[in-house]
Amino acid sequence: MMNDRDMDAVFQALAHESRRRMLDIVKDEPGIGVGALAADFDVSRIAVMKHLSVLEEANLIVSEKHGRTRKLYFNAAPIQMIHDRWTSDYSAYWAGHMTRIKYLAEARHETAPDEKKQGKS
Amino acid sequence: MMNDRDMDAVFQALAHESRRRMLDIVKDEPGIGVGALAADFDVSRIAVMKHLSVLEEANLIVSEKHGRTRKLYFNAAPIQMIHDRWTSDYSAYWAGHMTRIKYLAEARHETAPDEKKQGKS
DNA sequence: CTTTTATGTAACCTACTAGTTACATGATGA
DNA sequence: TCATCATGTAACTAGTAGGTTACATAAAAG
Repeated sequence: MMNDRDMDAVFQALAHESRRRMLDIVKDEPGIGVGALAADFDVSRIAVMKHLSVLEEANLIVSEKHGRTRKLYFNAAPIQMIHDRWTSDYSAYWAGHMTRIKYLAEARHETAPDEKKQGKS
Repeated sequence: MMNDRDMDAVFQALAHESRRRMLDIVKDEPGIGVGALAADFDVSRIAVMKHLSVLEEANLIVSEKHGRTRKLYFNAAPIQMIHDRWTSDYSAYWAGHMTRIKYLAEARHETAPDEKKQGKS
């Protein structure tokens, strides 16, 4: 239902703090216009519109023209999908393997936790 | 525990299909070396190393030198954190509001679902 | 010691991102 | 109609991402 290209777009969109903040604002004020949204940011209205394009590309925001204003709405579907994929594919499995690895992340030890494969090249 | 800058790094890292694939491979073959990993990709070993830098920057991969090889390990902690944040902050709230909005995403209607605020600027 | 192998660093190129200013369009209100 | 206001488009710039080739280092094997 969600291919890799779509996932790229969603992660890409979420990778910038300002865009996450836009999502929060649109979520809190559904139907907000472009200009009103832009007023909350330091950058120009055009910059905000470009961010909006990225978010619409990722389908995280949908909009509809209403007179001379464009109303913005948040769409949680893509996040739900990634959330679901993480829950099923990633988190469940990975969480089980975390304890074996996490000490490495916290303070790089010298002893390898596992010597398995490593051939192949 | 995870600030916005860290989140940027994780989303940025996950935004590219090749890096997600690297994560999958390292997850399946813990302790794999850089060269062995690079052999699974079309691009050069140096390109793969740069991707690895991004993943280590995001703390999604940790590594340790072992002789002349560097062993790579997957670290699920950042994903767990985002997963938790989504579960608590985002998904729970957003999921409740999805039904009101989703028809807009599926087939742009002409009627606004909500006329609320929209003032502010 | 010399050669090979695994990894790392440097310098460079191209494409894309994120921002800008200036101008265009199109609906509203007087 | 005409001025105004909200939004959209065009063209440009600076910086970063993602890729390359060439060279450097350091451990293992002979």
